[in-house]
Formats: sequence, C-alpha cells, structure tokens
Amino acid sequence: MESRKTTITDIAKKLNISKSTVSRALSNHASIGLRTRMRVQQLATELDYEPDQTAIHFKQRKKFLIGVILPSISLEFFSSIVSGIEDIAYKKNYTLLLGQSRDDEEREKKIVETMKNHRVDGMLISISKNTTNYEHFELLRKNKIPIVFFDRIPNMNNIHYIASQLESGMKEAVNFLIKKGHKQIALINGPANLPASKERLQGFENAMKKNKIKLPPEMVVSSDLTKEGNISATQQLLHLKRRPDAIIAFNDYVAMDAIQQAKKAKVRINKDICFISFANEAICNYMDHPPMASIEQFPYQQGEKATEILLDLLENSPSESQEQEPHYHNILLPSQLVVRISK
Amino acid sequence: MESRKTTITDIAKKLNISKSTVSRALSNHASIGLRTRMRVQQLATELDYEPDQTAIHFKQRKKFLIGVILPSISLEFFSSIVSGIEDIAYKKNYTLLLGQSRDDEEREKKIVETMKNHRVDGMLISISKNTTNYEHFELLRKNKIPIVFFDRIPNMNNIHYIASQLESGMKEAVNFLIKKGHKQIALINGPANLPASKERLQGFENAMKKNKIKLPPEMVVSSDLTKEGNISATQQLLHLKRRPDAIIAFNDYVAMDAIQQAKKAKVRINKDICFISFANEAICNYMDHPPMASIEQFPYQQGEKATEILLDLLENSPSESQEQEPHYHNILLPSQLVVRISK
DNA sequence: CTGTTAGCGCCTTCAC
DNA sequence: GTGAAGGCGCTAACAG
Repeated sequence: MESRKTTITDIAKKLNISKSTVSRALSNHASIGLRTRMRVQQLATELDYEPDQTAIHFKQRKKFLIGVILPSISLEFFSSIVSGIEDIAYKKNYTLLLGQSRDDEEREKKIVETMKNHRVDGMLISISKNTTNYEHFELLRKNKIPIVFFDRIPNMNNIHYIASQLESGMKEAVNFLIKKGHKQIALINGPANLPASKERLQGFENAMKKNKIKLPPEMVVSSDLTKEGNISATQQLLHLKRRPDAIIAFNDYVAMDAIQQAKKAKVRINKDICFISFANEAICNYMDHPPMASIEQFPYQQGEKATEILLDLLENSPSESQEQEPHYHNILLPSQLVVRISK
Repeated sequence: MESRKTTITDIAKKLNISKSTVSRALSNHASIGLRTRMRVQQLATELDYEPDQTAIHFKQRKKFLIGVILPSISLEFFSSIVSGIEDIAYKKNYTLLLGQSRDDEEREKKIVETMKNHRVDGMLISISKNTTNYEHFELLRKNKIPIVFFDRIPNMNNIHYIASQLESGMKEAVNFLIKKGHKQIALINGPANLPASKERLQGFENAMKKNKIKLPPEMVVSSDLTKEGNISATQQLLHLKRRPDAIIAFNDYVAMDAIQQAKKAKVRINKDICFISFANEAICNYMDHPPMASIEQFPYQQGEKATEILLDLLENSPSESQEQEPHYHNILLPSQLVVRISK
C-alpha cells in the first residue's frame, strides 16, 4: 500500500480535529477529553504512528546525542571506557556517536567538526597523542558544546576532565618492587607531551626518592607507543651496563612488547627482570609470562563517571544561569596495583 | 556579547536581502551575482556562521547517520570491523551511531528502537548470539530503513548480508592438519543457533569426508563462548579415551582458553595436540604458545564492504523505483589459513 | 539574478 | 476542551 510515515497531521485530518489536539492527546495532556484522547491514540496505533524524534529534537534544540572521540577502540582499555559510557548514556536515553582519531590530529579535528555539525548535546573526548593544537576544542567551547575529557586530557585550562590518579598506583608499584628486593628499577614511559607520561614520571621519581633509591637518568626511557618504539626503548634498557632488575612499563601493550624482546635476549621474565605495567588488560592472563603486576585503572568506571559529569552538565546548565562561577570538574580516579603472579 | 548562533536569517537582515539569497550565495549557487555572493560569504565568516546540519537533515530527510549494532567492541575482531565501517563512512561524510547488544536480545531491540527514532539512514548489524526473534528487524524493514547484516547474520529471507566464507578456510585447516599427519581432529564449535557455527561444522564434516577420515561424533563439542563454556568443552575433549591430536577452535579466544586448559593437563601445545582457530587476532602473537595457525577472516575488509553495500543502497534507491526486483546482496568473503608457527 | 511563499513534523502560546 | 497561528533553520519551487 502506501508507504510514507504517518504524522500527526494525517491523524488530525482523518479525525477532523486539529494537529494541536492530536499532539496533546498523544502526550496525555490533561486538558483533553477522554473520548478524543482515546480516539486519537487508537488511530495512532492503527496507523503505526511514531513521533519523529528528529523533528522533536530539532524544535527542542536537544538531540540526545553524545559524541565520543578517542584514539582507537581496539585497545581493551578504551573499549571498556566506551562500555561504561554507553551504559550510563543509555539509561538516560542518550545515544553515542563514535569517532576514532587513530592518533591523527587532522582526523580528530574533522571528527569534532562533523559532530559539532550534528549538534551533539555534548562530547566525551580522549585526545590523540599527536594533538598539540587545541583550537578545535576552543571551537566547541564557543559553540557551547560541553566537553568532558577522559584519560588523555589536553594541556588546557578551565576544562572538565577525569583521569586516573597514576601517582598512587606508581607508588604502590615501586614499593612492591622494593619490598621484593629490587633496586635497579627502570621506567619505559610514553611520549613526553602526554600528561599521562608526565604523571607517571613524576610518580616514579617521587616514589624512588621517598625510598631513597638512586635514579640514574638512563633508567627512564620513552616510547612513542608503537611496536617499534616499544622495542627500541626496551633495547636501550637491556643494553645498559647496569641492567635494570625491574621494569615498569607505560601500559600492558608496551610491557608485552618489552617482555617479548627480553625473552629474545634470554632474560628470565619476572626473575632476572621483573615487569610491572599499567592497565591490567584481561588479555594478559593468556600469556605464559605476563607482567607480574599491573596497575588497574578502572576504565569502565572512568567511562561511567565521565558520562555522569557530562549529563549533569547538560541537565543543570539551562543556558547562561550563573556565568560568574563556572565550576570545572577535575577528577582523578584512584588506581590500584593488582598482583598477577604472587609467588 | 550575544551568544545565539547566527542563522541565515540574521545575515539576510543585516544585508537587507532575503533568506533564500543568502542560502544560495552560501552554497555557491550559479545564479547569484558575484558581488552579493561575496558580501554574504564575508559576513558569514565574520559572524562565525555555521549551517545547522540538524535543520538541513530535517528538511532533506537525510541524516548522514549510520547505526551500527554489534555484540561487543571489546573483541579485536569486531573493533576491526568498526574501523572498516568508519573509514568508508567518513569518506562519504556519514557518522556512526554505535550500540553494543552485549549478546542480550532485549538490549538489541531497545537499541534498534532508539536508532530508528533517530532516523538513521541505514543500519549495519551483527546480531546477538541470543537473538531468536526478529521482529525488530522486520520493524526496520517496514520503516524502510535498509540493513546490511555482517558476520552474525539472522536466519531470515530477503536480507542483505556479508560474512566470511568459512567453509573454504575450514577446508584449508583440515588439509593442513592432515598433511602434517594428524588424524584425530576435533572441533570446538560455537552455539548451534549461530549460522557461523553451522557453517563451521558443515565445512569440517565435508573436509573430513573428502579426506576419507572418520569423524566420531564425540570429536565435535560446542561452547557458548563464555570462558566457562570454553573450558568445559575443552575438558570433554581432553578426557576422551581417544584423545584428539588436533583441535580446531571456534575462534582465537576459545583457542586461548583451550590451550590454557591443555597446558594445565600437561599437554604439549602444537606437539601433543595441534591447535588451529579462527580470526587470527593480533594478540595471539604475544602468546608463547599460540594456535599453530588461524583462519584470517579479514574483519576490516568485511566492515568496509558492508558499508559500501549500505551506502550503495542508500544512494541508488530513490524511494520506490523498481519495486518488482529488489536485489539482495549476499556476500561471502573468502577466508584464509594463516600459519603462525611454520616449523 | 533575486524575492516570495510554502513547507518539513512538531510543540506552544494565545484565543475561543 | 479544542482550534488557529506561529515558528525552529533551511531549501526549493514559483515568480518576477
């Protein structure tokens, strides 16, 4: 038969009443006679009427869309975050627009642009590790689209963000190693421009200092987080004249590459050199020689919390209420050392 | 200053011309005088004008949104598919709405409903392994929202789909094992209701028959793909009086669980029992004892192809052109055995 | 070349 | 209780 979707106008015509009456009847408005309401609702179901959310959103300036941008979902860490985001968003009927930057600044900008044009209500962003220019984020600010940054946050003022408290986890890690008798502890860090790298380094240095352990500069190397970068960083450490007896890696993927290299060099994993890393990816449980411990960063919870903050922002800032005191959420979720191999 | 976004109406007023002229000038319509066009465009940039895609989409009945629903993005296989989808979609300016069903039929239905309300232009769906009722897909059909199913396809007629040609890969796997002298070949399959399981089984049986190898029924077990299911399926095989000397697993995750169990039982991996699986996940390369070979299913390409089909559908079916001959795309992408350990 | 008009589907005053 | 009218931002006939 016919095919166009039925609208309230259709219903109105068939019933010889006005659009507005239909609209009200459908939303159970109090001031509508029981009879008309019934007639309208019945015809509506008969005709398979479904409100066009698009039109409603258009009118109400509210899309129920959240834009999510992150480097990649192929890392378990990030896909867990997305799950956390999704679960909270769904409860409030928001849907996710997803974009992967692939650690490419240009791509990140393009995605931001697209999502802005789609008039998302708000955005959750974890920046690309190569992003140094922040004008696209400023653009969103100008457009009054709230952003909550997560995990990889830009070096900007006056932003909302949530990330892991890495210093505490790092401290636990160092203490753990020292208690086991290790003294030559090295760090394979990430790119220097990432705040996450700075935090790890700072936490590492502080923890070492607190334990009064000397930290020669060559014990800290860094990787761009590509496989090649991880390998070369590991080689640097392995070739040191005073080889480390413990290595803390930026995350589990770095650790896996490092362990693979160490094995090739006949190093006995977690005996000659003890490995610890960040993220606590489940996948490590399938390895014969996983890092001995990993610092759990609770990505799912981070995703949940980021979304809660964003939704709060969306629902409690009815335009320009109190311009004078914009409160910025800056949350650091505690991280926690999880020991995989206890012996 | 003020804050509302500038619209073409604003520009029109300031220039004392009509909205339509502005609209045309901005879209570089041929029939607009160079001067007015320049004036409009200049003022537009001055005022930071940006077209409201929402309004445009609303008017044009075109959202540039593709809904993607799949069980979970935490499996590398699926996240690769999403990347393939995204890359093709972005080239044509489509954005992705993402929803994970978590293998929950109710959740899948709710996501479908939400995305329908958002009036996505089309959908790409990989169904939950627990989905048995397909009315939500029929609903989409009624709403003229095209769907292309991928990987996990429902048992329905007249649908577009793309999946892996598993039989060929399975055949390669069996031949590979036989060439290596294995005769007791077992299969850990997935849930029976998944077409993907049926195909694997059929491919397995056929390949064995062609090689004239006896296949006792106890050599085929199945798992619900949870860790527990994988473990118990593996146990069944290990406890057989005639233990298999080769096991083909539903996918790499099943294989990893199986291998872990086998190790506990002191089985020498790929010596006492040789493992082969599906998916060829990169993560396996970090294992000391990965499956000897894996059947690559080219998820990224599958995502690309699915999206190409969908976009083709969206762009070449201007409403009801030729109702009589709706062509359904049914594509099976060849799979291919990849040997990880050659010795 | 440019202006006028008429919607897209819905909601929301403002009247009666 | 219900109808009429206006408008969200933009495009697209139809006129000049």
